[in-house]
Amino acid sequence: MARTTIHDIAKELHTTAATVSRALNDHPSISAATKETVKATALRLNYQHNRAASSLRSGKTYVIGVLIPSAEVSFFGSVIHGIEKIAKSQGYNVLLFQTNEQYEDEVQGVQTLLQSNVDGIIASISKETIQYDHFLEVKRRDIPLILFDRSLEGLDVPSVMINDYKGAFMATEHLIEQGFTRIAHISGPQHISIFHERLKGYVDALAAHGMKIDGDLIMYGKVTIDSGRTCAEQLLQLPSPPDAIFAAEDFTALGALQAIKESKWPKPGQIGLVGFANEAFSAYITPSLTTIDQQTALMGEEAAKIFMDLSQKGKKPDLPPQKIVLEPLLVQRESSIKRKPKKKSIP
Amino acid sequence: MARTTIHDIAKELHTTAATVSRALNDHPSISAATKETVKATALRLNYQHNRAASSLRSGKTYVIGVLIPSAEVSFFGSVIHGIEKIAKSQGYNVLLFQTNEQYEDEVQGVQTLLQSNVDGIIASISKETIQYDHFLEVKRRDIPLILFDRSLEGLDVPSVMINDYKGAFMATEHLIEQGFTRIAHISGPQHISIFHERLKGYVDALAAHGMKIDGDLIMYGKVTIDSGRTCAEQLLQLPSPPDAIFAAEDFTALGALQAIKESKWPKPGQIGLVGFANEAFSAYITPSLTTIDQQTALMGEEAAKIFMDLSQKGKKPDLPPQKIVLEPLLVQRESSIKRKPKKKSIP
DNA sequence: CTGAAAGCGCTTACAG
DNA sequence: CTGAAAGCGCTTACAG
Repeated sequence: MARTTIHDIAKELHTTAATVSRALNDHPSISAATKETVKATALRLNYQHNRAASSLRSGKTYVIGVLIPSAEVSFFGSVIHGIEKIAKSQGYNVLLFQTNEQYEDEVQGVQTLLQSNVDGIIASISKETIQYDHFLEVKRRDIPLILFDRSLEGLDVPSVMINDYKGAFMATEHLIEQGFTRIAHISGPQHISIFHERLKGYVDALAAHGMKIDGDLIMYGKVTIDSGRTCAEQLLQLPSPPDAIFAAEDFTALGALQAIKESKWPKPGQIGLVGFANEAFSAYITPSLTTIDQQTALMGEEAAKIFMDLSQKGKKPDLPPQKIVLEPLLVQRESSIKRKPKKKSIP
Repeated sequence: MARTTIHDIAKELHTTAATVSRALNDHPSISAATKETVKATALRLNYQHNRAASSLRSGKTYVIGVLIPSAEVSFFGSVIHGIEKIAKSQGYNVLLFQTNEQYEDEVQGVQTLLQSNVDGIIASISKETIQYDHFLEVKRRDIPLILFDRSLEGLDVPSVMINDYKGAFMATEHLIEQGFTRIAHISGPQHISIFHERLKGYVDALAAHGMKIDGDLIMYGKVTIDSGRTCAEQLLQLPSPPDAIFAAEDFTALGALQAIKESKWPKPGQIGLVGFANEAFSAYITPSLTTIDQQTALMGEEAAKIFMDLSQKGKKPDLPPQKIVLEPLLVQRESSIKRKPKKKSIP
């Protein structure tokens, strides 16, 4: 019933716990023969390494704390997936803490993870968070801290972001290449940097292709289905309406699609539409939505890899924190296909 | 730099670590005055409780191991959300391990969680798993094990499931109440119990309403979009086609919807459609899909609550393991609306 | 290549 | 109500 310890193994082999410990950890100064018998005996006695004891002594827990707003949001589920995958491959485990997008919970989360002696923390800050005092204790303890997707001004730590500017540029350019000539953009609140970046990408793509920027074609929405619908309705009622819409985000695009479907003109297929995020529904709506994929699982993997780097190097000469910027991916579907105008019988 | 320990606090207050430990843990035999000064000093010295040390001594880690196929699947993300929420409220944390639906990984996961001395394990077994030897060690160590969604024949442990039979019954009854009279069912592989249960619910609902069961109207699909499409195509080509379809799962329903849209008759809206699972896309397709919600977050919460019960009671007189069966929820949307036939001008 | 010994930071019966 | 002491199961400098 009682758990087997290294002492039990030592007793069995008439040796000491020190030797058993070294053998199990493949310490270089232990003979191959000893290692073999020790490991065989460990297996026979159904020995399980006790991590609590090990980490109390060594100071390492092989646990990465992951602090996210909510595991229920598919974006974060995907990132966790990537983190855990890499972590596991290096002998680490993932301890999860959800902040529910609340500052108070985030503060408590950092505390909890520190009490658990995590070897590092990978976090995406809550929407409420505007100051970072709670993260300073993490830095003070020299525990690697890596942020993903959402960063915090002033907190100088490694991070993994997606290139929003480029994603928007690609989305817009794709519509241009499809042959659309009046491309509108439904953006989001400009104080949120990702939406500002996406707007810039849109503007620059138009400019790069010698197209005029028309203020009438740029709407500022609220990142919801309803807002996307309202913005699109207004766009369609312009004296000179757009022939394509790039929405800053998939739910906005979905709303825009609803507006298009409800309008007399254009019909879906006569107006190009691109979203951003590659949400779970994007592939299945009608028409399926062309969008920008954010490589969410890869984001987690990269964050975990930065952690591995940091914890292996230990205290390297203070390099500036690594900032990884992931390439967005254009996912081409039906909503951005430009229908060739039917040949009119012109003599 | 070095972390504050209870010894530091003790030295500061000219008392002992034992007293400090007791004070911090609100031990009943410590005076209120002592508790107060100890806690104040702990705060002042920025003391952080060291869980590794605590659990090495006490045997409790306040960690629940969660073993799931993949955090990337939204169903599991939701369940984790529910588990972590309850866990946190009781001072527990969640250690995550993904099995990637593979037996080998699941075995390794159980090992890892045991090495981490988790106080309990909440798991959904991988699709590959057909035997449960790896879980026996968990039982042998008297660590609470709770399964959710997917159970394993013969492993007699507490579990949280959803009432698939009832969900299917509700879905079918809903179509009947809408006025549909020839209701087809696209099921899944019958060796998977959830699909078998859903088929039974369908059959019994028809019977309960005095409707005939027509073998032609029951298809056995493969739980994919394509399979749903193919099955629906065949149903629509019957000499006497159905006027409604209950699909055993949302992706199947989505495929069926595609088939309906591509057929000349019926148009969407002329044929009722209900799915099962309330996937992320279900609300956003056209028409929006009526479906059965599985209360995923609640499933996690209930599993966590069972754990709390088990770990508080300790070794109660051996009651049979608790089996919770959650009520499915009908989510009524557009796809099941029965259009009133337009009044023909009959003299 | 192996052993003896100390100690990581707590908790907890035992005494008083 | 508080203290002295042992010990949870490991790891690791130090010695040989």
